[in-house]
Amino acid sequence: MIGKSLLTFSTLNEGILLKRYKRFLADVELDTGHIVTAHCANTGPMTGVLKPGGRVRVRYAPSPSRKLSWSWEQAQVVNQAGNRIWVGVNTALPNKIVRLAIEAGCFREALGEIARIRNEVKYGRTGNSRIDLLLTPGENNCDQRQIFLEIKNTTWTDGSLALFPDTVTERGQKHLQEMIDVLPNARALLVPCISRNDVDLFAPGDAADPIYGNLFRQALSEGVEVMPCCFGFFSDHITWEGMRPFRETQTIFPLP
DNA sequence: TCAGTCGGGCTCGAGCCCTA
DNA sequence: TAGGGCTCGAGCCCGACTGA
Repeated sequence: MIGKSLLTFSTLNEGILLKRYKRFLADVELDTGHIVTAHCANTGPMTGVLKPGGRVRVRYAPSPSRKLSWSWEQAQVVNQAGNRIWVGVNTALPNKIVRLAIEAGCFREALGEIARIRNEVKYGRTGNSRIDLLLTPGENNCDQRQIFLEIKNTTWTDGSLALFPDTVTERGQKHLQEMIDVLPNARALLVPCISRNDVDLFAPGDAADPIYGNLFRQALSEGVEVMPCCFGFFSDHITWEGMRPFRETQTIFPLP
């Protein structure tokens, strides 16, 4: 199963990132010499990934409904081991590839048989939040509770340790609280989608958002399950690289 | 000067409306 | 009643702008 291709697409175009601005826009000089403006779906700080002068991959997808014909999909980084690897930066992809991984059976051992998967189902105290995936167990699944699955795109690393979040995220805090709220009538599953294949471990990004870190540990103690999963990014496909263990804090020392 | 507010581009599922 | 088309809204959060 490791290395299985989950999603294939037309080969992406490569180039050099010139600058990112207005949060959603990035200027890229393609290898052909043309300079294009690409949409950047990732509105976060993209810590460790956003490097002008670095190599990036963009997708050409012209459409009457789009203002920009190009989308920024991947960025190349040099990790602490000195290896060049590609990182997925499109925040719209994790939901799609995690769903594909479930459908491909990558979560069967952890979740059992799944009969139905629904995207973006409203839930929460106000009914205004949406869970990324709502899973309905199959008839043969020994746990018949529905599974509320929240996906978090993770690109920030410290060595071989993947971290989320990389900035203060009130939405992320709210999501954790709402996942706690669905317990114990349903299962709550947090899936950090690690969009690079060079990490061994996941931890909450206490340095970036200590409140999130504390909520993460509270969620664990309340029964929220965490299953970090790792994906490999290539110029024309994305692969399943397996699940990763996690630890409860970013540092190995107790936080103040 | 600081704190608070809101706009910005794009995607995609839900829900509504219309037509056959 | 079913299916297709359309609209709406959440999500992502930084940075410019506004008001105190």
